[in-house]
Amino acid sequence: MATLQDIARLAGVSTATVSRTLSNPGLVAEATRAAVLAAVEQTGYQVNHAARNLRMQRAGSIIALVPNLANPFFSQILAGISSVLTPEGFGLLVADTQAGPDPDSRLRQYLRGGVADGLILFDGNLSLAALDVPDSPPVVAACEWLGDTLPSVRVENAHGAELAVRHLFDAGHRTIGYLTGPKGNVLNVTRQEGYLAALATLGLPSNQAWIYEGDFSLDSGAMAAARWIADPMRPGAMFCASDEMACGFMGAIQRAGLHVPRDVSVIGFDNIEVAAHMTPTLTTIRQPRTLIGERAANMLLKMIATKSINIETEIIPVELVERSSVANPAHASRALVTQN
Amino acid sequence: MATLQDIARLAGVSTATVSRTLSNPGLVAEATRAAVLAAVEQTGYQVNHAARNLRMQRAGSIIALVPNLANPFFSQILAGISSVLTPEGFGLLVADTQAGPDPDSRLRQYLRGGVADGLILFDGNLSLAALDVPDSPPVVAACEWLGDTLPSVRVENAHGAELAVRHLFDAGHRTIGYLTGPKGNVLNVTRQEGYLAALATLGLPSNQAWIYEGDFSLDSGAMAAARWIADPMRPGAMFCASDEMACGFMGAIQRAGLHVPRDVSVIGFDNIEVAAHMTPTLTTIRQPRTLIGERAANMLLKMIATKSINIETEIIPVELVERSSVANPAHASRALVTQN
DNA sequence: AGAAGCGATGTAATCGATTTCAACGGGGAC
DNA sequence: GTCCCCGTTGAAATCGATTACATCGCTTCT
Repeated sequence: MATLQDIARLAGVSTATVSRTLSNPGLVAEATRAAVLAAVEQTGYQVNHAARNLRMQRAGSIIALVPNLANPFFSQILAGISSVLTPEGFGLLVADTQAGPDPDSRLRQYLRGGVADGLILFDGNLSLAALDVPDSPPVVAACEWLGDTLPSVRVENAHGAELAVRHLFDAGHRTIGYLTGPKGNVLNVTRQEGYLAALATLGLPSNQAWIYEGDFSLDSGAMAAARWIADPMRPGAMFCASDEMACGFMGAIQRAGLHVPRDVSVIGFDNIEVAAHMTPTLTTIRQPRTLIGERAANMLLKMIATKSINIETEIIPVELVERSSVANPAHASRALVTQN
Repeated sequence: MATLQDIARLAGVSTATVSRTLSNPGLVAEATRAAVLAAVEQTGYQVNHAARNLRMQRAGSIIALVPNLANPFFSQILAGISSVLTPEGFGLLVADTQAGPDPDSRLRQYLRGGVADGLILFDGNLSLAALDVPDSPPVVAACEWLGDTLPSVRVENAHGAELAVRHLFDAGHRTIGYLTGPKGNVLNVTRQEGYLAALATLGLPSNQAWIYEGDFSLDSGAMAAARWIADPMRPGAMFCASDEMACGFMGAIQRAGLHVPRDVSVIGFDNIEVAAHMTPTLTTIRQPRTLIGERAANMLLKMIATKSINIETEIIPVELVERSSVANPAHASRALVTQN
């Protein structure tokens, strides 16, 4: 491995000049710069990050803390983050908040340790108190958020819910249920508020019995389907707080011999990749995941560069993706009759 | 941020002693050790990784190079890697081979740069030549592999294919097709060999026309379905080289008004999470993804620790997961009759 | 008694890049 | 002609942890 010293010797200049050529080329004369760059080219020199980071008092990486690394939802977001970080010379460290025993203390450890120059937090369940660490690097919340003391990147959650409910309404539905995320989760709370607000503006009844509990997972969607089937007062359409739950819900409904959208219309949230390939294809609210990652990374880099903490909230638009899991209930009944 | 010096001063010893207490406690006397640890406790000291890495001539992280970070298949594997690396003080860097313009040169850059102490490669399409870099850190191939000059962790791909074909055979199928992965991909080649071998041992005909081209993606599965439908000589069962393709295939089949497994039995490979929630639920070959990640990480750590390159290949068993996308073709026809 | 051995600890060099400060040479202003 | 300034460059300090080597007491062996 060639070092700065080697380049300096080869180019007949001092290490200071080499360093300047690489990081602040405006300061060195044209001819010298050429000589240095030639030496760099010849040796295939690459900076030693450990040395640079030590000298510059930084860690050279940022951490993404996700609630569950095994959840495919995050992979695309990570790709977005990575694409912004890499050109800036930062590495992306990923860690799982659920992996260890005590998420809060692990978070605190990351903040204190100088392990990273910044942190992107995807888990809204951590305690705000854990963030209160002296000299902690900047933190950006993404997707989920904690209070309003942290800069964050999120999507139009309530608006997405309203889009979903209005779409079901436009299709002719008047009884619309909601399949929730984990109790207390900010995304879930906000989407549920959007759901209730939309019902209100549309003059539709809301009914506590139409709210089914879930936790965003496939399995919880399937379990909710069983409760839906057993419910004599069940709504004719379900807005699910995540696509995974919507998929689980539809799967279980159909395994029970019922049909989507004939017997129940379903709409999800996220637009995960399989949504377009389910039977029926899933109507949903699209979240631009790569964009979320990019924005969060950019926001964090800006905070690192300026050493300032401006608590801004970036809201990313969502949109309805119409597919075939929603139908007019009247038509559906007719179809039911002909089919039998 | 407290440094080693601070601890040394506080405990009334030298930095050498503090360092030893932390990394090799056996070398220091009981009493001194206690004093040092008390000082560490009091200040909340954490090592500066940049300094340690510089001194120890290592990067402190390993890179996972995946062909496509946005592919959910990898998230669980990354979780497995991460769980092994974190306790050992290594960070996990993730990078996407497809993100930039020239994957090979990016790979070479990672190897040369001292950016990482090791590399886990999930992309079998890179050229072996790109790996030939002086002083490159150890590399482990996982899932896919390149030639046999690299240690690797993989699953029983051919055996998985045989399990799949035999299962279809046992269900009564005699015409069994194969939906391929990308041409030239090692996983695809191996699974196809397993498929052909199984046909041969079962005394079944093989037919070039029954081999449909795909590339592991959902969309390619859907496109293959269109070709299958248009094919007068189509096989009665399809073994798909990936679950994503199987999902895409089933979805498109059913959107065309046909039914799985009534009109065609389908079996996938991977056991991705949604497989159990598709309509119908997807019979498939399970790959233990977390385990793959853990094994690859352990193998790499061993190589880093011993500085040796022993070219071992670890093969991880797969198993058939029976669900409901496979049916006896005779029964299926009967069901068809009753249903209409 | 003297040498040798051993456990515990300190001194100081070292990793490689960045950056402050000083120095140098030449051009323009007075 | 002298002075000053500016562009360019180099010498050397610095970041924080690790570790080879030296040192110092003591015990133990001959």
